[in-house]
Amino acid sequence: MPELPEVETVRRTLEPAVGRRVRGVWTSGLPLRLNGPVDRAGLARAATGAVIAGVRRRGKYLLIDLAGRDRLILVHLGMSGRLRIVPARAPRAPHTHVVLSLTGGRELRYSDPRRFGLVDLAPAGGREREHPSLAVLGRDPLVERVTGAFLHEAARRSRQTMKSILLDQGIVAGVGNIYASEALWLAGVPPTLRGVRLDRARADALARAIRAVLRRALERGGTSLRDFVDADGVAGENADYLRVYGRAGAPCPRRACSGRIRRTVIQGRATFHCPACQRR
DNA sequence: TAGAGCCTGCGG
DNA sequence: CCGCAGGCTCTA
Repeated sequence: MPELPEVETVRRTLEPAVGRRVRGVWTSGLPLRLNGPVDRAGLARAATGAVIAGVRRRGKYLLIDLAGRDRLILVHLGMSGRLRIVPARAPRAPHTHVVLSLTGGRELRYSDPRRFGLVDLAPAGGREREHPSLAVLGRDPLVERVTGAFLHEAARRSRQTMKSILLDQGIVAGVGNIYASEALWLAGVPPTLRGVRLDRARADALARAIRAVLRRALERGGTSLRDFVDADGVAGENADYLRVYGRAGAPCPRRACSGRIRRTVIQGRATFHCPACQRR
């Protein structure tokens, strides 16, 4: 479900949890795809009694810092994960797998029907990249500079298509299936173009497109195609502004382009582009 | 470097 | 009933 703009939207709406103390921890015991059953004892040891010092994001991962503790809580929402801050007495949603009860009568709850996500512990104190999931991440476009030169260099070393390169979290961290198609369309780059064939001018355009697409989506609170909501349960508005994703058969929204959006499959993922204006 | 696999839910 | 879903990992 969530890509960088959605995860960042969740991060921002988690801010009210900062400064609250963790009073207790509950877990469902069911395995999550990315790290198996949540380490309940470890989580309790790391978090119980600690004040939440901040919530950070790195690619599609959220990092919950705990004041004075040597571990932080790492969360990935997978396809269907949600983090919500709710009153402790609110009924628990189905598929809730982790609950942190907080001071002030609130709970921070992680629910995830498909269980493709992750809730884990990582070293704190600036050593979070020792966690294997964070160790392999590339540049986060909102944190570091994703420039044309950087993309050009990364693409040149790859034998993959540009669509796959954008989905590679080890290169650009945070772009997922929606924004990969959107950025390629905005830059006029065909999704099937091989990385080695991406010239520097198009790399510049693509770098700009990635930043623009992510920033605009974030301004609109993310894309809610079906069920994405932030930590307050509010859906994002960006679905209305998608230019190609999910719009197969529609006229290309580019000015003076008479093409129609096509749906193809690249590496098993739906891909949308305009054959008329995304050309080699 | 494709493809399968992991899960549940939804819409046609 | 079938296909599809915003992610990621492991396998041949």
